[in-house]
Amino acid sequence: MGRWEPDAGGRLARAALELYAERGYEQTTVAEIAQRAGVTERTFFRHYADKREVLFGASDEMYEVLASAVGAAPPAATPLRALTAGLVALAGIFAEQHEHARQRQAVIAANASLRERELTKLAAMATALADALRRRGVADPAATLAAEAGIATFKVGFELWLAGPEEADVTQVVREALDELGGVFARG
Amino acid sequence: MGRWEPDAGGRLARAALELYAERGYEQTTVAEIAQRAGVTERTFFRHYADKREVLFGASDEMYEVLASAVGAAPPAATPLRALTAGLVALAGIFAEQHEHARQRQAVIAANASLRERELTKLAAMATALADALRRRGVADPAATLAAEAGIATFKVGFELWLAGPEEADVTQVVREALDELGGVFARG
DNA sequence: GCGACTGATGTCAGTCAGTGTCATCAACGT
DNA sequence: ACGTTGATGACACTGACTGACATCAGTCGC
Repeated sequence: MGRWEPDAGGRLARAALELYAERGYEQTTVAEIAQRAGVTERTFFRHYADKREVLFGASDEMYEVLASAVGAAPPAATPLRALTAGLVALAGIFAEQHEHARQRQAVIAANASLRERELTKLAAMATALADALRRRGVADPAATLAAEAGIATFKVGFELWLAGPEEADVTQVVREALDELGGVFARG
Repeated sequence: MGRWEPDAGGRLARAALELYAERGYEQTTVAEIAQRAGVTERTFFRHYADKREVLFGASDEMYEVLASAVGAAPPAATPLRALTAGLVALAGIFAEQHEHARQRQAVIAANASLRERELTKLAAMATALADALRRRGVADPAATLAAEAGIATFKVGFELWLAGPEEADVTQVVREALDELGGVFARG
């Protein structure tokens, strides 16, 4: 057994989400989060670069899921199909987590600087997606454009899913959003 | 004559860009910006909400140009054409400002929190664009999707323009980026 | 003219996010 | 035993940002 309770990072993340939801992001101090997690303020900053980052710990996993799904698409698949496979896999992470995702998103939506950080994470995902497409041989600027548009579409689809019933299939909602965007460009 | 030198906001904006370019965003304190502009630190925060915002003062004008150009497109124009008109008008703001835009973009690119703020501004532009499309009768989610994809495309086009020669036509580069994205979806 | 009012600024004290540095001490390997 | 490692605590410090109140040129009504 260690000298301290294990999983300080996890405890901090849970404490932060709770407090942000209870009293709001700005009304919560890092000292309070640390106290609820049973560590000092200094330890908070050893686990998370700043007060916002504590809500986005799972991002790295998401980049990997996205990139590997794009890479795993059949070699003959078109860029659009590979992109779709990636976004569907990404959406899969959230399946069965409708309620948790909704609470987290509500916290983020309630604060400008958290929304700002979320945009940064989405932009990083677009970069990861563009890289994965280039690895498949898609040239620029098509790769970058497709990635940016794809992530934007994911965002829209994800929000639709959150706003809808719990039974809805995230992956299906994302597929439909991509089809819809295809329609805008196909019909001119 | 007033009690103080006029245009404190403009002086602060110029001082900030200079200092951020000279020594970097993080190495510049608000007190230094205020001093160069001949005001106190408190006055800086009366003109700009935070240390980042001082670089983005022109954003409101951009939302208006974008929205009114979309609204001014012929009633019979397709959503894609109206969207294109809006983005081309937006790009027009930067014409003849290649060098200034490049310096500003270099400052932003050099710092994570400035990039973060820029993403927020782009997201606000996507919202303004989606609103303008809806006012033309474009339904959701197509309006939101087209707006998100359109702004993402603008971003890509704008960066291509900045990276290219000064003589290049911003509006033309943006048109080409939109065509390219159309190709991705048309060819599937 | 003159007093009330306005608006931009200065002054000052305070909170809190984030960082650098050194000390502590269980666990682990040798 | 003994040195090393790694996560944490303790503590001082900088700088972004806020709230409250004071100041005073210009303006307006009379």
